Amino acid sequence: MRVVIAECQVDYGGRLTAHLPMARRLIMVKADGSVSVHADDRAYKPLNWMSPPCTLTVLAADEASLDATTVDVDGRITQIWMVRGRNGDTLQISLGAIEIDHTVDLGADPGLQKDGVEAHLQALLAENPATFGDGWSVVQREYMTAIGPVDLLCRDELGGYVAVEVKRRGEIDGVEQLTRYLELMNRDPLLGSVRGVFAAQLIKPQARTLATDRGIGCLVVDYDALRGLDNAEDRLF
Amino acid sequence: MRVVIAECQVDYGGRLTAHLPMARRLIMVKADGSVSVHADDRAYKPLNWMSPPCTLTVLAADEASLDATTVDVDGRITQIWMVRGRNGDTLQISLGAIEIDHTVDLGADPGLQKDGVEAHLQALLAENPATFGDGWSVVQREYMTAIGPVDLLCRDELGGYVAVEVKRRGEIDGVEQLTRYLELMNRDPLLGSVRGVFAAQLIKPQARTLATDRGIGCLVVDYDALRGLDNAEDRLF
DNA sequence: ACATGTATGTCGTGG
DNA sequence: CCACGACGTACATGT
Repeated sequence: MRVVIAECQVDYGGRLTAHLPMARRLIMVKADGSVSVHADDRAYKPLNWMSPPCTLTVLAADEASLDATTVDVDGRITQIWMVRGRNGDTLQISLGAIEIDHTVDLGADPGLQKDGVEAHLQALLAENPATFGDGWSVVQREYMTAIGPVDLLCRDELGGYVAVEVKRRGEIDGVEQLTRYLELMNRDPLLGSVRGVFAAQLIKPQARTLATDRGIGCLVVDYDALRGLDNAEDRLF
Repeated sequence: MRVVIAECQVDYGGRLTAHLPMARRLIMVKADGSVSVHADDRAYKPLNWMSPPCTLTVLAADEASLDATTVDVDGRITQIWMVRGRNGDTLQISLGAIEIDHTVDLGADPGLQKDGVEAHLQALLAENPATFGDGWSVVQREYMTAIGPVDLLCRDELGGYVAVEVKRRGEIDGVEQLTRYLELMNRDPLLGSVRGVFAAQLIKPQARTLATDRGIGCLVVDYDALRGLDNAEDRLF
């Protein structure tokens, strides 16, 4: 990783065009090739960046064609970095005074362990189908359809198929998604009539309204309780 | 902005929980209060972060309760940073050997100028309704409905209302969105029957199919040509 | 390569 | 504060 703090002017051309006037900023060049330009705000987001794979070419200022568009304030340009992305995206960084230029090899990171994403919620529900109701069973996780995987395909206490969409936060998009699955699945004679259930840790009122309107059931899931249940089960064996 | 390169172990608790074993990383503390922990990959995304508003408290190692969970490899912990977010999110950074600790005041950034986002496409279409057809006019941009703003409300050559959804890239979501607006608007007696048009620089086949299925027109817009047209018009005056 | 779905998405805007 | 939509969304995954 290389960290540079320097005055710089940045011009991006790609899906959109963007321009940053000359100012002091932090530039991060990672081992993966990525380049990002940070100001002192915007939380973790850079002002401009280039994702890998990309190539960084450094030109001395006198090698580059310095025309009026390259310098927009008084100040000496010492280097021009030309970063080219895969789709012809370009990021041109014109460097002025450099305050820090430090390179350090961080090596590969041992990795990030996460717990609590949607996959875990889905797994917990798959292991505890009684959460939906007595006599429910899980037929398959990630049941594939032509337009994508249904999170859980279940059978209810009467043996009827139920497609379950799992979300951490239940919003309108999730209801639309489940609706598309249900439309498709209800055309499949092998499945017969398929109901829908929208399961989430939190269901927004508008999503609940839309779901109810379409005959889709809603289930608010308590992740911690479910995890506790799971741990309790583990302890029994 | 403060840039630290140091060995660190990180534990995040919030919407999910996450853990990073001890390793050398870059930690950025911005003037806005945000904290981010970067490895040498993942492009511009940090491994862990905290968005402002948040508070950073530094504890010397001996002040903190160092139990087995705080240290997972051999190595001295010199400082513990406790970052607390607004929703009770916590980011605990346990620092080992510190290689760099540099603070610099970057000041406010002069700002980022963008060109080519959806707003510009919408503005260009609003100024050139003939793009949709001869005799078309724009009634209003961002026409508000109960469920959100319709990008453009137009009248066609026969005076009929048309709701236009503008996207840079036309995908299935945009069609769903326009469909929701149309359902609502077609219940409004003041508007009468409202047609829909989906306008984008690129329309994905699946989105086109769904739109056509629902009687929604599709229009592929050439942004550069439209911008050229606009410039040409400017030149006439 | 394309389509689909997730994300600690983040970020602005309008009610 | 909530809801909704845009974002250079990025990113992983399955066809």
